[in-house]
Amino acid sequence: MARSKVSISDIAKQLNISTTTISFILNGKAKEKRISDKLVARVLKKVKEEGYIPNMVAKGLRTGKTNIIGLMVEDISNPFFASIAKKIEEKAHHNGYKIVYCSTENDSERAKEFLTMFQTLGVDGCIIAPTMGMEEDIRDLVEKGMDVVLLDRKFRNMSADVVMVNNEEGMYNTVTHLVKEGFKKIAFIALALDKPEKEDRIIGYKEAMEDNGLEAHVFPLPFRVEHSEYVKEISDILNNYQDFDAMLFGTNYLGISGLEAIGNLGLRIPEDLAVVSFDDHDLFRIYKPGISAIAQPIEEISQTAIDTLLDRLGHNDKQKVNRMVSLATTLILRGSTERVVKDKS
Amino acid sequence: MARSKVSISDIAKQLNISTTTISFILNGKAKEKRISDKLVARVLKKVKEEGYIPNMVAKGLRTGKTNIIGLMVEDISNPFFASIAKKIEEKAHHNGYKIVYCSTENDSERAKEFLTMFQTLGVDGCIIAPTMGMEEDIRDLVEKGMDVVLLDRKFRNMSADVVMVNNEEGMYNTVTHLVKEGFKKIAFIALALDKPEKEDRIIGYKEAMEDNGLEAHVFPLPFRVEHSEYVKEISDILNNYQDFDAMLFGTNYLGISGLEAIGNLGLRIPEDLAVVSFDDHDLFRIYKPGISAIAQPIEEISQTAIDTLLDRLGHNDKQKVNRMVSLATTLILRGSTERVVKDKS
DNA sequence: TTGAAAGCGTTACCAT
DNA sequence: ATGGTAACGCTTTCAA
Repeated sequence: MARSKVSISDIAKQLNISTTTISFILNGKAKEKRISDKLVARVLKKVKEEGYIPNMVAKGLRTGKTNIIGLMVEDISNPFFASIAKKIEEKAHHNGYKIVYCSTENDSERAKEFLTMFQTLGVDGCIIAPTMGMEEDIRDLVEKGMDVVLLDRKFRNMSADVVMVNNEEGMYNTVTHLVKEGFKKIAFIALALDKPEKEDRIIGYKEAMEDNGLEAHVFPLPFRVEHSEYVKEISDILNNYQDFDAMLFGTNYLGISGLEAIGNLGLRIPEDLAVVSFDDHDLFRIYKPGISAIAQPIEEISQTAIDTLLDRLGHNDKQKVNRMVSLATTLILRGSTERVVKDKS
Repeated sequence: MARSKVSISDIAKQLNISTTTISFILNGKAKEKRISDKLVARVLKKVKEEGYIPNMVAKGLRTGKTNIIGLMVEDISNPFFASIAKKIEEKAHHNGYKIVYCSTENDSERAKEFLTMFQTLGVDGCIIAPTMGMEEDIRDLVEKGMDVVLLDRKFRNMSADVVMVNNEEGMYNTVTHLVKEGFKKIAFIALALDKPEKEDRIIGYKEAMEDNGLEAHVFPLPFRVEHSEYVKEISDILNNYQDFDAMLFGTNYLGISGLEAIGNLGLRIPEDLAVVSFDDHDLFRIYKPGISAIAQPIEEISQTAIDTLLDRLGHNDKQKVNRMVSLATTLILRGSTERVVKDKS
């Protein structure tokens, strides 16, 4: 580490005063401790001259606060999480906090390692988009007193705040819209990390199909590292069941892989197949035709998550009841879901 | 901070041995210090039982190493940087390092703040994609002994390692290719943070145009926060100079804004206008037609940057001469640059 | 083969 | 209004 040569005691020596006084001044307690303005000025001047920079590590050891927040998401390179990360970092920085991040890759072993890392690093709190199999570990963490904000997944009886998106409703409304438009054979390519019957997006889809008297066609895909594998699987699905008139994708990367598969097969959107994807993406806006998307409110998710955490970190009010915020999705309609009456010829 | 209740001295007390011994054992010095296997086993067992987790803050204070690396990029939510961040984090984690990141937004004031943050946090080293106006501050940092790896921009006489991409050559080759294909009126929409005559991509473009006896048309745009502003500016350019047959974009987000502008104006790619963008992107691969791109080797950039830094952090060999790695770009040809002979009718 | 104690830079309690 | 000093949890030198 490039240790700044000058410490608080160097300044103290040079000015012939105590480190205590300097610490008070540097921490804005000069008034409270009734330190003379003259001395304050003298200290501040010296501090600037010497280019003194406080050592957060020492401070952290003494105070038990590192001003670091841990952020754990599925994949920091996914635009959805990257945008959230950026917003959270901005807000955190504005409040004097730094962010250390990690990508779980939906691997619970990795995730556990990171949880340990957060503890040994001494983060003040963390924001976690949990993967399957993390419930117990997160519970332990919370019981140790760590402030945790959960993204997108809640656990029963855990005293952590939660920021959710109403996935079920978002999906339900989307299917309803498609049905109104006249689509009937609607497939759902879903990312299923959990059991399908526990995945909200799948539940919403099935419910809507059922309520409309239609048959549900869910294709739950497990997590894949290589996107080319998704392309292949989706191509297979399209080849084996050629009579779908609409296809839903459960995440932005499934949607992207889907577009690639559809393009490769030479299918026209929306004439041959209507398309909607969860999570909006630059690509969906600019693609021709535009791809309708179920957009998550990234701004609000980030804002709520970091606000909730900072709030808790600020007032160490452990009594306060946990928040559980559920945000609505927005169905953005674009060309990919416009009903085109097929010419039967 | 959720402080883990159990410290090294708790274990020591319970086992009736000294903290020294435990420290040795935990740091793999048991053999070296010839501590009995029996004791080692006893300690390890206890440590596991008690769920002891070392406190990196205390460790950091004592050793002067935090095992934290600072990562500073223009915008962590840009897929280009997000991918780099992910790769770097992976590799760092594998070597016991954590990453704290920040987005400069091309704002040198923000950037300076972050540099200070890195110091007060005590990061062991950092990877920086510098913005204009940071040269002096980075130089100070390096002189204080911080290990710094620069991404994509070098400074004269600075003892920092540099990982560059050969922007000039990438651009030159692209223009050359377009000319060979028969394009003549080639415009370049460039992001110009520095003076245009110092931007490698602009230099490469101009040189190639000149070498082919063509007139250069550079439109240097300053950094904008809102992408809609780019769309507007690019639309204006397209409206005012309607005889371009090809358009180059200096970054992926300029390219995306460009596609939006082109789409809005109803121009056909590549019939009315060929398009190439710097930085590949999912969108460019999947768009119809595919958009040719000058791809930066993200994998190699990340790998080289983190390897270089870890190397330096490992062997504190300050004597070692600085590395300056320059990586080649790849021109990925897609439909957007296929020459279509226009029907004059 | 193991332990005592100093010290990393800061804060905060208790003095004065 | 200001200062002395213990303490935070760990590593490391020196001693035994």
